[in-house]
Amino acid sequence: MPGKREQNREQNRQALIKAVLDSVSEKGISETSVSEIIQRAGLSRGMIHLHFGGKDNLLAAAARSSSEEYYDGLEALLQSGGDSPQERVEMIVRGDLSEPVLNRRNVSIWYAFRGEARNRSAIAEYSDTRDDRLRNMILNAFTRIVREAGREDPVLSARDATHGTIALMEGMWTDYLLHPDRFDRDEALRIVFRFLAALFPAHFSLAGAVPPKN
Amino acid sequence: MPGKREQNREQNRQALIKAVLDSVSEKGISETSVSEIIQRAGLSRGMIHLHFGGKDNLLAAAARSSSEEYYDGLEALLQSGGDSPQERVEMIVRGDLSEPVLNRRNVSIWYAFRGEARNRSAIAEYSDTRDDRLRNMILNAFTRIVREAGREDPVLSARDATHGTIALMEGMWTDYLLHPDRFDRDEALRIVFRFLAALFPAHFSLAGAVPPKN
DNA sequence: TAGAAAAATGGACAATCGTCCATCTAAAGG
DNA sequence: CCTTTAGATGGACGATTGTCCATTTTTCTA
Repeated sequence: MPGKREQNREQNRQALIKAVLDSVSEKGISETSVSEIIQRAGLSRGMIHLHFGGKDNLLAAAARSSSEEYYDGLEALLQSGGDSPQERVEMIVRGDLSEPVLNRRNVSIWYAFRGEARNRSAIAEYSDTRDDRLRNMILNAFTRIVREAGREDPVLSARDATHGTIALMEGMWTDYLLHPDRFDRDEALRIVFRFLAALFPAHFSLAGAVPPKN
Repeated sequence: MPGKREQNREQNRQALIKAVLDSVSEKGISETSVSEIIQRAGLSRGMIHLHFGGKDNLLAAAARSSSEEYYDGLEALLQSGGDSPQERVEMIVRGDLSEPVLNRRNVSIWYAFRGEARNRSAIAEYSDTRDDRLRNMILNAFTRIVREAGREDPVLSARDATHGTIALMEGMWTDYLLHPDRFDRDEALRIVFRFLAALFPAHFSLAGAVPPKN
């Protein structure tokens, strides 16, 4: 077991990362200064240089942390889910649009980092990993769905279905970013599933995806 | 006609805005300083304060300018297009994903501003306008399409179709942002139209949207 | 063309930025 | 308990930030 030294060390590292994510979500990247970070973390000025070697590295670590949190949650969800490919797709979509994942804080953080990713290679790197993991999960499911559909000429290749589904979810995130107030989670879910139902009518039923209207 | 005074004045204002957009696309918002801007514009330091009253206002003006350019292009495209609603949707989609609109520079700028929009109200404002204009254009078209479909129980309401289509396009932009190298414009178009064809088979044919495969 | 007005200049300014290190504190090992 | 060593502190530092204005230059008007 780790001694108190190591324990404190890790605790402070995490406190710095959390402080960055809090600040980025509330004030944006441009206002996330060293002073802001250490004030939120309640630590001393030198800690950033000590633990991360500089502010940029800390930002990159925070971006990675946020990304990993997202994926760990999604994969945990998949563990508990059914085995059929349509169930897996459904769980991913539901998970991706669920409140613990898609919320103001996460959306703010995600888009703030993306906006700067182009120019901060350290941040940009994690982005690909994230993307590939999600893409593979969905691609595996759609590959089975397309195969089961068993037509000679499928409406859509598994690759295209994956690409489109991810784009659809990404677009919903953007919608949330731009209109957090009027965003309707059920509506977003309904739309994604209607699109999927139109593409694969045998696999995605509308009834399962849409709450009764009354 | 405007005198040389007014002419120079407007010319310098535009030079500043262009300098901001260039810098944002190349270096990101965080590196777009006053020094960087005036150096690119080849103007003196005081110009920003003189013409815009401060850096923040200039950034907001640049964001608005970029947004207006996007919409003007899209609406010009619509003027020249056919009258049928499916043609209008098709033109919007094609326009939104065309090289003059969806390119590295614009994507960089767009996402950079979005990442900071949450915390800069001046920038956030233009975002709603932009969105509403596009949404209404598409909604009008889908309303006619749904009506023409003439079923009692349409697969999708015009509102949902609009929401989904916009999300799909937004998602393609995100895809371009994250993978500018491997992004395939034709593939993106194909996917959007296959989704639309699945939803409204009578209105969107695959043949029209997909270049021959060989 | 002389005077008035507007536009443009570029440096001064305080404030803030991120980095780094001399110093102090506290846990670990003998 | 004493020594060692890693961790933590907070201020000093030069660089850079955005703002603002006294001054100069250019255009317009009378």
